[in-house]
Amino acid sequence: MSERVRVAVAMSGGVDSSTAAALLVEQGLDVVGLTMQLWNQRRLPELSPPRTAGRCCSLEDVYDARRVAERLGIPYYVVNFEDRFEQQVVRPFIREYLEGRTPIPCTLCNSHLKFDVLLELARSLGAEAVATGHYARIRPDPVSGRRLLLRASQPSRDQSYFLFGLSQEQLAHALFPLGGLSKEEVRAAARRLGLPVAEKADSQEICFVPGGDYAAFIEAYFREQGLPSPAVPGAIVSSDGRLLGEHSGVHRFTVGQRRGLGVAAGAPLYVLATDPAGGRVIVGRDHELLRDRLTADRVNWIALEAPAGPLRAQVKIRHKHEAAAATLYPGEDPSVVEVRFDEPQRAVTPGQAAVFYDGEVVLGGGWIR
RNA sequence: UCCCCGGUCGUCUAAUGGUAGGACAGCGGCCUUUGGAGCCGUGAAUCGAGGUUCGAAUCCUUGCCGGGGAG
Repeated sequence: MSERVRVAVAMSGGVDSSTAAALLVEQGLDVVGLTMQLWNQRRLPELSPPRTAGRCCSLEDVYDARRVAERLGIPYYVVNFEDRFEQQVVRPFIREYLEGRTPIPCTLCNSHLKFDVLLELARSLGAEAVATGHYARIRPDPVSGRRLLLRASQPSRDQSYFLFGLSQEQLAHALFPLGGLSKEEVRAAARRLGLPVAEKADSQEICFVPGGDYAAFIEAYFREQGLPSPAVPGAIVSSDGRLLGEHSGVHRFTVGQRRGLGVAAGAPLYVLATDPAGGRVIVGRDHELLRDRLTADRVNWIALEAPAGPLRAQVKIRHKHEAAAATLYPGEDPSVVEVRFDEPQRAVTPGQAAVFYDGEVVLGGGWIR
């Protein structure tokens, strides 16, 4: 038997995870490539635009991942997690929208697939960890003995926001080989290592929603399941209750959204909230989106145990939000935290994550209530 | 029936005799491993018919439409 450390790499077929695998091979690790089959693209065929290939789950991407594995000379397997993905990611995603919230499928996928069942499978193959192409870093803290999650060294690529839900156990078995690199360095490494995907375009949007039209996806899913359409028309009202127009389904809107309202009011209008029970979308001016506090629940602490008292931090309320100075007030329930910002923030959105930082270090995070 | 007032991009609104402009909405693109946002670009109008004038959204006549008033 080999003495080498064995790791599994979650390979999506994109540049990042392919390069992560290649770098680990170069470092002399015993690498196994794994691709998760998450969604059958032949379902909901009415959604598939002929132009764009699907993302993480398309045959083309699996083919690319396999070519990379061949190039690297590593064992490679495709594992079918479609059922798990549908239960843990797709259905919650849809439910959230219908409840007037805005989900983050990537985070659910990280917590419930990549660093859960995939990690389990990897360990059963003798791997010590699952590596991914995420731009984030993990570092042990000699003082607390905890595994710290840190931002990527290139701030513009940082994906730590999507990883706030990982437990100590999960972090102990995760590896992010790209965390210290820039995108340019990753591309350069991919070229240097002769990876066939070196020039492949970055993936984007929700991986299981071809074309990015998530509302159409939800509607098609309902049709497939034989359920009544969620595209129920309703009123667009101002914050003071005036009727401004009509919309074709609350699930098409999210807090802070401007486009798609179809209401001309002289100044841009933004969604302030959705009211699924009343079928209403409430809209208002830009300044009406400002909030100076939020409540986060199901909080996961990473850098520390749940604190007993208030804590200063910078808080990110969406992936590309610049973390804003705030004070965290832990509730009686340790999984609930009230965040009070020094300055009001725009479009605090239920269902998104509030991730707490101390500089580069992710303290923890929760779900915006 | 009569008398006022008013009709300009999809919407709101400028131009009161001299290139029909803006905002919002729409559409397209960029950005982006969530949804939004943002940025860039873009099509789009003088209610109709006559007349005055070198020239009309603008002045005159008339029709149509909308609002208000008048036994």
